[in-house]
Amino acid sequence: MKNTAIAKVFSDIADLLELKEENAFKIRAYQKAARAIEHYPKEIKIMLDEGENLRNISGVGEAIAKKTTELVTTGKLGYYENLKAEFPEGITNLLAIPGIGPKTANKLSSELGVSSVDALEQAIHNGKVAKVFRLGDKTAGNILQQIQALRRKDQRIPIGEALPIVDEILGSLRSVPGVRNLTYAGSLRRFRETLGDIDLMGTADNPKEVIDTFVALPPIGQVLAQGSTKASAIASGGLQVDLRMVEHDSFGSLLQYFTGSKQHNISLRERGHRQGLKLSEYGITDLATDKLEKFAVEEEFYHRLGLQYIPPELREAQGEVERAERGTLPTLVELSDIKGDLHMHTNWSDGHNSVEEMALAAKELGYQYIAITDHSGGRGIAHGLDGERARKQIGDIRTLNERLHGIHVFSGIEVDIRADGRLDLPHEILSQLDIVIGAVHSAMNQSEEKMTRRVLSAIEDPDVDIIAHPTCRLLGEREPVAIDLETIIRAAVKNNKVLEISAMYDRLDLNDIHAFRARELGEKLVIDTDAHSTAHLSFMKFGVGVARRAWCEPQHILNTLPLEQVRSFLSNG
DNA sequence: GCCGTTTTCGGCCCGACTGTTTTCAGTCG
Repeated sequence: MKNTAIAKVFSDIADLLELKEENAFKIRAYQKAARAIEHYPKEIKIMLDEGENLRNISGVGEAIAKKTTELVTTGKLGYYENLKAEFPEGITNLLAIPGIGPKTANKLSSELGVSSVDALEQAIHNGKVAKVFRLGDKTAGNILQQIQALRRKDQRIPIGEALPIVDEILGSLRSVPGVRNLTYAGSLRRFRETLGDIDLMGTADNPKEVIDTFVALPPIGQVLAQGSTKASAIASGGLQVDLRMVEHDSFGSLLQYFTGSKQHNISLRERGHRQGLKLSEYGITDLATDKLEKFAVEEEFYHRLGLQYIPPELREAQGEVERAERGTLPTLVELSDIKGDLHMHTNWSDGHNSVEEMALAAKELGYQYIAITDHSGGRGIAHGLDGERARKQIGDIRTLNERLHGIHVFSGIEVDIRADGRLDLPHEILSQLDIVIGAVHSAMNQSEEKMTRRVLSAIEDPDVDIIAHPTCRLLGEREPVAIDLETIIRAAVKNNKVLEISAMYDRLDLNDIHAFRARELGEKLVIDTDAHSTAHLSFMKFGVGVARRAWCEPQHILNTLPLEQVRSFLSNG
């Protein structure tokens, strides 16, 4: 049983306890444990196999550790089954409707016998909901709207689709006279892989002018609300964007507050509380004197608490507050540390540009090297290279390198790992290439055992240097394949092979949690774009975001090394 | 149910909004 599945059970338990109107802190404890388990880099199953104490996970105590063990070893949890039996099936679905909490859900269930979203919709139409005590016409109407919104609600939007829209909006707003400090907050600032909505914040001499400009921008469609300091609107792609203009002297604490995560802020406040400080979006209040201290700059907010500045990507309540307290936060890898891109395609296979165009575009980005890694022949559809064309390309690239200055092109291939684990090209070809990336592109519904064995055989092949997009997931389109990543990572470490973080924004594979675990186990990672055109080279920032969320420093990332060191790594590998 | 620079017991983040009711409960972020 995977951590995500375990987390789901505890989150369900929290919902059921809410309906039961149990002690609110007990509910929070289950929610907190669910979150901690969901984001924990090591699989619980492996912790149990290795005899590790589950209480090492912050938020997991004696009771939840015991329940987790029962759940993982037997596949079932008695406590959960009993709890579920106390309520009509489906009632927790009501809690998913914004505006409906446990009190309302219970009332609807006990007074109207409503326990499903469909039945609730029916009851609203019949006018029954509006007659329930402390509900009313307006509440009923709001619930109906939320149900309809939920039905047509798009999934969360990949960061790579949202960021260009946000950049366009911010660019336009920065040209309004008197604007200062305009930026994005929320999960976008933390560089999460998908976003529910966008929070923009800023200060300006004339906030209203900024708001008025905002709602009239081309990417903005429907305006949901507009005041003198705040506006909500729907931008292209169905993305909800909130803009909030605030007082200049509180910008730092407000940015901190709206960047989140919620759980990070709670950790900070709990800690502040122990120091006799009350934290809010307006600043820090000393409880002894009741005096509010405001913060124009976010860094100073953290320093006032006796903490190192915590980069947004780390603000997920994963121990970053404790590390900041001790002054031992990692020095995260930055986009400017990246010296090259080792995975891209050209018009030799399914890319749009020539080798030279890719090289010149990379040089423009300040890179020292790239690797051309077109597909191997097995992918008929991608016009992959057979042995003969691969040899021809090696020769062409050698000639090109003699002409190019300031950028080196490695010859490579993205070779298919076939269903049986064999590679798509023979050793005599692969051994002539500077770099060989192994990747799965077919037979993705294999069993976990088969898939793991398949990728392991590629890792153990001396010709292979890198394994690309190890879970094959496509955000919003394809679920990750079944594969035992712990085994894969350990084998990669042992064989001195590199695992890739694909910066292509619909992949981001390895994801942040997997990359975190890989780094912990001492695995070397590489961040590549898998570019199919020169424009895609700019996606590197999304991969860097994943690496930062995985607490990676430059030394964990192969392509932060200068050319000569990468060359020697590849020739030894 | 969790956790410890005041604590193995007694706390547990903070503020705002909305709709309802007539002083505030419920929900959200």
